[in-house]
Amino acid sequence: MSSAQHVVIHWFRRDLRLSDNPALFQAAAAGKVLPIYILDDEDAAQHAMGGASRWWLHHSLASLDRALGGTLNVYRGNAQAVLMQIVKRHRAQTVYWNRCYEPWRMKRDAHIKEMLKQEGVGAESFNGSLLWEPWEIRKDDGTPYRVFTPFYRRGCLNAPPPRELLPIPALLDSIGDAAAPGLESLSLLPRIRWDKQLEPHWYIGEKAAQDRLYAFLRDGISDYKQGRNFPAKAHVSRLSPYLHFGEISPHQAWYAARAQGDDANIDHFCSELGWREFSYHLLYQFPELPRKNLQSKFDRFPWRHDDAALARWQLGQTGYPIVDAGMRELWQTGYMHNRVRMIVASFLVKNLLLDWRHGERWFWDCLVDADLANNSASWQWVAGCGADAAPYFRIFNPVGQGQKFDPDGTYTRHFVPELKNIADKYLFCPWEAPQSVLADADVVLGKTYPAPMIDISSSRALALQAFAELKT
DNA sequence: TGAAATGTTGGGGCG
DNA sequence: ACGCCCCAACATTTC
Repeated sequence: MSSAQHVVIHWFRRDLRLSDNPALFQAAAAGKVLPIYILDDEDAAQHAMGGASRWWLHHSLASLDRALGGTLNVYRGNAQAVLMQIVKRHRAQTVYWNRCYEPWRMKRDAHIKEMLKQEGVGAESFNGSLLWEPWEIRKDDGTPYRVFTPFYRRGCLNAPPPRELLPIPALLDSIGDAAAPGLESLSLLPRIRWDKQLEPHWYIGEKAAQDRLYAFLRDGISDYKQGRNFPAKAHVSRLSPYLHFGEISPHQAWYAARAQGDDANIDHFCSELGWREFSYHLLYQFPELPRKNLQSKFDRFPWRHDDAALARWQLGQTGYPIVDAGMRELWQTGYMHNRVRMIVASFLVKNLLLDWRHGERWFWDCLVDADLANNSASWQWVAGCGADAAPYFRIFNPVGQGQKFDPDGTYTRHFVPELKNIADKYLFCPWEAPQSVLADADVVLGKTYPAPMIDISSSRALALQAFAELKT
């Protein structure tokens, strides 16, 4: 029997692409490929996918199915049970997949591999989504890095370079499974179609990811280092959702950027891919990162409990224009510019004194790029309880940040149109504007736009006091 | 990948 | 002309 007649399975997970896909590449060389996707996150306990992620996944799977000529087979349920049924039904010889790194998935995948072997079925796993495996990068003494710069410079950049890119398999003989229930059965789209507002902002799938990368390399990277701080400018890559779902690999982004030459902007972009590696490294080394303070002294931090305040933050009604702009960008588009993520996060944790987990949870539900490693590592970073965290005393001033990084107010006015006619001078602090200025701009504080929900300087002082008490 | 408080310096107004 | 003070502008430290 020739190998081309064997049925093998490629289990798509967070590698929703055909190019540079190590497991798919090997599967295609081994026989007829039954490509499958299993909606398995019912097993994820607290981190089942959020609404925005589910919406993205729906369209990403539809796109992948088209690329596979309609042969993508989609299931839902307990991954192990579903997989074993498929294996038996098709007498599959081997199952191929690219590794995932959520703690619950790693544990489960090890179990599945064991089970397949017991049944006499091959199981082959590959690295499809990280430049370096999280267990590869260690300090000389064998312990994990906890600071980004040495992790990246000494750890990553001195390790063997990321593997070379792989092409789309030349001969991909993919087959369907008549018993697969299909994409609609996953019910990934919400009943109330709030997702319609996300649609105009995104173009989803492998082709879209490639286009986004090359548009960024053409138009955005030249001034990346500075420009990435300005939310009104197109100097960030916006690759995060594509990277999360594996519509593009970090290897593709890394080598495409490196191929453009060698300057500070390109280095900086690569180091941002390095932050993604660092997050995965932390999640691997500290599996409780998503819910537990990495620095346990934060366990006794006196977080406030205030549902009304949390709701105002979530809905972009804090009365601080740059914060509200960011929160509304998130709600309307499923995305938020990185600079603004830091501003709104600092505001939640250090001015409202609300637990970072509330922010983590909201971002998890709303972001199309919601990623367990990046989201939890970044929230812990902002809160000051993480690895290589922002020091507790680093508190962003939302007025100054707005003036500095959105100087002409383009971004803020777009998402907070009720302030669009107010002069730049008062855009980020409308409560300081003379009554005549407010009247001319048709602004009535507390009516057309909220009055500031807290005082920035006294809340800052309160936070400093609370954080200082942790040290004792 | 901060901001505010505090310290230092030097130009210019003014008695 | 000189010393004194004020206060930007910048630097340092503190949170």
